[in-house]
Amino acid sequence: MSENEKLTEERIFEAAEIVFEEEGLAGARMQTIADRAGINKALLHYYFRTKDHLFEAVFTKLAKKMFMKFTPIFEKDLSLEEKIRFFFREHITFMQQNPKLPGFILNEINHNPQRIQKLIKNIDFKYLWLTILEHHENELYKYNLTEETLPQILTSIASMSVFPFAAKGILEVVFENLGVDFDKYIELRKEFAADFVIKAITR
Amino acid sequence: MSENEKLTEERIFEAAEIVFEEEGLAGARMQTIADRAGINKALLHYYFRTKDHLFEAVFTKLAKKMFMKFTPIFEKDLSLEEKIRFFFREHITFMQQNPKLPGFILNEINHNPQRIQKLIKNIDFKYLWLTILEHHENELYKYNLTEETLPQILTSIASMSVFPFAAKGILEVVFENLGVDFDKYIELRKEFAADFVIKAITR
DNA sequence: AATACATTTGACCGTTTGGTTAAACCTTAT
DNA sequence: ATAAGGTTTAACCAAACGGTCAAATGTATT
Repeated sequence: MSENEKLTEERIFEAAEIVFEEEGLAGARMQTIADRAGINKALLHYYFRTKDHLFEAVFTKLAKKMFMKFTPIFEKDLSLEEKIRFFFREHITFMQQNPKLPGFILNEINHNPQRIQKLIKNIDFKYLWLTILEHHENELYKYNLTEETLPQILTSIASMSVFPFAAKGILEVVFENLGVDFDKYIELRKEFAADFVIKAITR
Repeated sequence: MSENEKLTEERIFEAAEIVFEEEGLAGARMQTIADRAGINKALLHYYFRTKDHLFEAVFTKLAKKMFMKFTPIFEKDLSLEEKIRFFFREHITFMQQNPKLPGFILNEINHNPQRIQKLIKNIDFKYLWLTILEHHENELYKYNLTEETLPQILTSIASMSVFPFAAKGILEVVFENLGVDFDKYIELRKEFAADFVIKAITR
C-alpha cells in the first residue's frame, strides 16, 4: 500500500519529468503523461490535483538538480584554476546525462520568470562573492577578478558549458554538415572550455 | 485593396511574430494573434490556412533574421581580431533590439530539429572554412586556428553573445540580487566578450 | 467476515482550441 | 447602376483538453 503508493507516485513523476522536459508546460498533455505512467488520467489528478501542481513539482526538482551543480564548487578547497577545470568536467558530464534539461529550464523561466525567483531569492550572492574573496585573495590580481568583472566572468563560464546543450538542435545539424560528431565535440569541450576561460582571464 | 491587403497581411504577420515569440508554438493562440492584429479569427485562416502555416512563415523569417547576422562577417575585409570585435558589437546590438528571439529560436528548434534543417542544409560550411583559410592564412598560427579547433572556437564565440539573452530570465533575477543592471551588463559585454575571446585564442 | 479507508477506473462534463461556412461588405471594372 | 470578385465577419463545428465523479477494486483492522 505505502509501498505501492510510492511506486505509483514515482511512476507518475518520472513520466511527467520526461514529457514536460520534451514538450514544455504548454506542449505537454496530461493524457500523454498518464499513458507513459501506464495509469488512468484520473489517477494523475488524484496524486497531483492540477497540471500546474504537477509541473511545479517537476520543475522545482529539475531546476534544483541543475543549480545544485553550480554551488558546491565554491566550497571545495581548490585553487581557482582547479575549480574552473573541476566545474566544466562535472557540469558538462551532468548535462551529457540530461541533455534536454538546460533548454527546458531556460525556456520555462523565460516564459515565467517568477518561477525561478523563489528558488534563488534566498541565495545570498554577495556572501558567495565574499567567500571567493576570502578563499582566493592572493589569486584575484592574477585573474583580474573584481566585483565588477565577476558577472561577466561567471556568465562566460556558464555560457561555455550550457550553450552547446541549449543549442543542441542547431549544432547537430551544423556539425553534420562539417562531419563533426556532437558527442565527441562535447567530450573535448570539458577541457577546451577550461583552457579557454583560464587563458582569457589570466593576466 | 492591394494596398489594404498588404496592410492586413502585414498586421497579422507582425502580431503573429510577437505572440509566437512570447508564447512559443504550443503556447500561442490563434485568437490572441487575431485580437492583436485587430481582426476576426476567420481572417487569419483566410490569409494563412493553418496555425502551422502561419508559424512556419514567422519562424522562417525570424530564423533567417537571426542567422543572417552571422554570415556577413566572413565576407568583410577585416583582420580576424577586428572581425571578432565587429561581430560582438553588431550581434549583441541586434539582440538588444530582439531580446526574446534567441530563446524562441533555440527552443523551437529543440522541439522540432527538422525545422532548421532546410534553412541551413544548403549552407556549405566547408566552403566557409576555406574562405577563412584564404583570407587569414597568416593569422591562423597566431590564433591556433585549425579545422579541429574551429567548432570549439566558433561555438564559444556564439555562446558568449547568445547565452546572456537565452538565459535572460535567470540572469535578471541573479543580477537584481547582486545589484547589477542587466542592460548595463549587456552594454559592457560587447567589448568584454571580444577581449575575452581574443585573449583566449591568441597564443 | 465485516468494516473502514485508500486506490484505481471508465464514463462524463464544461471549456478551449483550431478550423469552417455562409452571408455581408467593400472595391473596382464594365 | 450592377455584376463580379476579393475581403471581412458572426456564428458555428468537431476534436482535444483539463478536470470531476461515482462506482469498483484492493487492503489493512477489528
